[in-house]
Amino acid sequence: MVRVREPLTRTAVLERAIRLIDHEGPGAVTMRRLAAELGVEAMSLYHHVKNKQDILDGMAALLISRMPTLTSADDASWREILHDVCWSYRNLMTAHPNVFAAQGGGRPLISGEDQLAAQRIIEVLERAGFPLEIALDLFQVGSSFTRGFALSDVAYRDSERTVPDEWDSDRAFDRGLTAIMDGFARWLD
Amino acid sequence: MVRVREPLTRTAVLERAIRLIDHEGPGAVTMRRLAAELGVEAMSLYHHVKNKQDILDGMAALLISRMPTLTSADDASWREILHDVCWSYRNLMTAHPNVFAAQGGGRPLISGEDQLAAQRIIEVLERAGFPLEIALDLFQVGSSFTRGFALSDVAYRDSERTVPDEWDSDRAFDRGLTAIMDGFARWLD
DNA sequence: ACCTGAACACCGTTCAAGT
DNA sequence: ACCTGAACACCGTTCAAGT
Repeated sequence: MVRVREPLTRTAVLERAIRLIDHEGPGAVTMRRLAAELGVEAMSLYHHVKNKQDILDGMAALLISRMPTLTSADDASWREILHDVCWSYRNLMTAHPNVFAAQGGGRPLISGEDQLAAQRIIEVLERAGFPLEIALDLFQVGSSFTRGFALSDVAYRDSERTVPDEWDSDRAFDRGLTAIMDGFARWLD
Repeated sequence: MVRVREPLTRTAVLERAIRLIDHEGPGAVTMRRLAAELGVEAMSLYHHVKNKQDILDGMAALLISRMPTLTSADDASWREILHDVCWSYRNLMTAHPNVFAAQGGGRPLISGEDQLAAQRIIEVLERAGFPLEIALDLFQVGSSFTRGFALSDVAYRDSERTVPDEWDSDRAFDRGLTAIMDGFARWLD
């Protein structure tokens, strides 16, 4: 008997789940449907994944773990770096809105894989002259703002609600980010 | 035959749902369980509520509609007003984390009941001297920041992840809000 | 080790029927 | 008008059995 297909892996399950939720929405991600998509029975998934919640959390974790950690130039300022990271994160969330909405925005930003990335950003801020306490606040503020903004953004896009003509999310996001950095700059030595 | 209990109302259903999700978590809010809680059969709920999603959305909408719109003094500055509104919203979200997590942070902030409140804040900002475009951006930034911050906050609280000692969410939130207001102040005439 | 069939204890929702 | 019983088409998950 030849093995007719590669054995499943956790990553393969999560990748398929992401593709499914992206294309068909949260309702399509059921154990049975996802398994069928992988050419397997529902119960097989439990060998690679703890349960359904694990899939929901795992999708976002996988995407975040694949985000390039430092796209900025080597000699980039803290402002450039923070700007780039927040925009990367925003773009990721708007590219996969259902993935991030699926866990209710409820997952800690720093968890496991991305903890290292967080640490690196905080170090950048400290090296730039921010006291540790302020650097932590700025990190927390920046990430919460970015996440909250992306979530609201998608919610408006999906709702039938008409929005003022002057409304422009990209512009508002950039102004918000700039305002935050301007505001925190006063803590620099 | 005496009527033994008041007929149900949409509000009563939503209030009970809020109490249920607050005390027993999202898993407890099923049509059958909620109905039992109200001394009724599951199918009766459909006379007062469109479906389950309607309940999920309705809980948050009800809480928001009951938020006092202007707690600030009459002669309060735009900074005081924005500060108070954002803190009220933050406090509401942390008081009912499951309600707001249940809809994935995915509901537009301005919808129906709260649209008036939003309009009032934007007017405050315009009267203070912000051009309309900037006032809209500031509103969007402030509300997204507040929502995102509360969501992250609850996520950390619920996770077992240990967080740096210097981490203080209330302090960070207030600094973030101050930074945003400082940053936007440059657009004043 | 990895996959499966059958089963369990649930879901949300529809519909025709009751009062 | 409001409530219900029975039913439909699903769920996530466990478990013992297969290879």
